[in-house]
Amino acid sequence: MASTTGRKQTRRPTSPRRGRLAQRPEAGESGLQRERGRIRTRFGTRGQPEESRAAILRAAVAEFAEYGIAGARTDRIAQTAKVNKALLYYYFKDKDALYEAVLDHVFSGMRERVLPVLESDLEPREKLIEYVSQYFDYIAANPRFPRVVQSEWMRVGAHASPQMLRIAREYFAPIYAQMAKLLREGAEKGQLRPVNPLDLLPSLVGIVIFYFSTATAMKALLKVDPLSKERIAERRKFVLEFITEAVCL
Amino acid sequence: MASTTGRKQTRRPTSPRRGRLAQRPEAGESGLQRERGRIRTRFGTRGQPEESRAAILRAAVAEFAEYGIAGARTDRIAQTAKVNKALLYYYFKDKDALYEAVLDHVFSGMRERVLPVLESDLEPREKLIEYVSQYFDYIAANPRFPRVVQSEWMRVGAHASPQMLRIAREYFAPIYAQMAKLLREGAEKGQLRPVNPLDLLPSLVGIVIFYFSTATAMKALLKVDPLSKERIAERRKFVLEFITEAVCL
DNA sequence: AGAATCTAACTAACTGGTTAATTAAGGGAA
DNA sequence: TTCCCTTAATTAACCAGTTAGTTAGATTCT
Repeated sequence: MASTTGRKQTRRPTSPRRGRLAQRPEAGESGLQRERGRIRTRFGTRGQPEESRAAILRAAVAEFAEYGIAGARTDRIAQTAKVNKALLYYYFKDKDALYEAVLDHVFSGMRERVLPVLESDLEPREKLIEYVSQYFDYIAANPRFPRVVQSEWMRVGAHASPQMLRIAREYFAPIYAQMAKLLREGAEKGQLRPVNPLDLLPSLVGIVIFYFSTATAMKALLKVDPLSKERIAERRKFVLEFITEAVCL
Repeated sequence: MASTTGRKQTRRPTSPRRGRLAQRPEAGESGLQRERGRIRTRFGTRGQPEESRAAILRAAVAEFAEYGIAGARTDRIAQTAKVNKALLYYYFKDKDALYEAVLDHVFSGMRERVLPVLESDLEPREKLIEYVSQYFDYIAANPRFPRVVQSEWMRVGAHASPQMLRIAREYFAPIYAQMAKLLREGAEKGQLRPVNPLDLLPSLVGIVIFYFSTATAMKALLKVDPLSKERIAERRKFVLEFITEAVCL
């Protein structure tokens, strides 16, 4: 029995089927499918191409977040997105390309949210706090993303893939550079304790991300809901104070 | 083959075989195999059962750390451990059981290292620092473990598995309880800022673990070796100072 | 008609797990 | 000592089920 990877997917080997070429949708449907109250075009429609693509991407985010790259199943993604599996391969080259798209979605959202702060002309201390705030809020608003991020970090084994290098160059490098500058200036102005960005950055990311990437586990294990509005507000307050105390003078 | 079950009659269809009862190893081999210079017993030997089991477990730790649960391949584990794949199933029920064994290995080591500190009669502030030190040193000495830990945390999706509940009960619960007590006392004695263990614990774990679980990626991306002796010493200093500043009064 | 969108059914390759055969060693009997 | 039987340890070959990806078309819009 396949335990971790296994999933049931009966291929209907026995069920009686109509002749292959004689299939037609039941009369009265005419390519439309009633679903959850609203009518949705189904066959060969040009109506919702973007909608389909977006649905696939959304489903893929959820799937990759839940099961990781190796654990993600394309069949399940298609099912969640309510499209045929072949449509995944119509819009995306392969599973890896789909994963890349998910990464871009997740990381570009983060960068857009966070980079403007780092490029602003706030004072180092305020800038750092604002950076953490924005980062936290982005993650809190998309609590599935940390699992994708974490998976991606962990994917790299021994040597980096070209895709990972691209991600690093496009998303992490600019943030790292800005952060290094921020810390240098903050230390010079006496606003921040002098720290190595190579130490601070992974610590910030770790603090913010770990809580969310393990949230489902915490929810299952404790009585508390780690993603409730109040809990998240409390967590936010803690994180900001924690970091302020740790690095601000 | 005269298999009584009738399952497989097509065993070794091509290779010419000696008569069943007359088979003996070639003269001069006598069950030993020369391999990379040293002689290693190979066939049906009762000599190294523990050695074999240990080799499998060691290989499994590396494999699960590198590829995660779903990505881990039993064939590769067997190959790394230099044993036949069937031997995995001789010593462990299935892939999941092997993974459980890996988890126990990793978490029990951590608990043994860390719980005595929490149960000692150090003052709250010193106890906290000592806890973090021990935790850090354990992880630094086993830099593969964070990836296993992280994978395990992320494995839980939506609802906890019975195995996860066991892990939580056996390893996390006692640590959490001690930590909660420590923080309460520390706050009462005015040694520590009053914080929720539900916030502090995942932050500590996140800070310590994230750096190591992403180390391979960092190594591939930057010029620095994040696991060099000097870098780890620097990191250790940073982490301890960071946490001291953040929660100690 | 033709292009864009979409699907049922299929397949090649892989992967976890099983099986029957095989080997070395220990113990007892002759 | 020699022979045989039992058992633990180990393996090559195999299989059933799963999964990423493909194919040959169907549908609808312009």
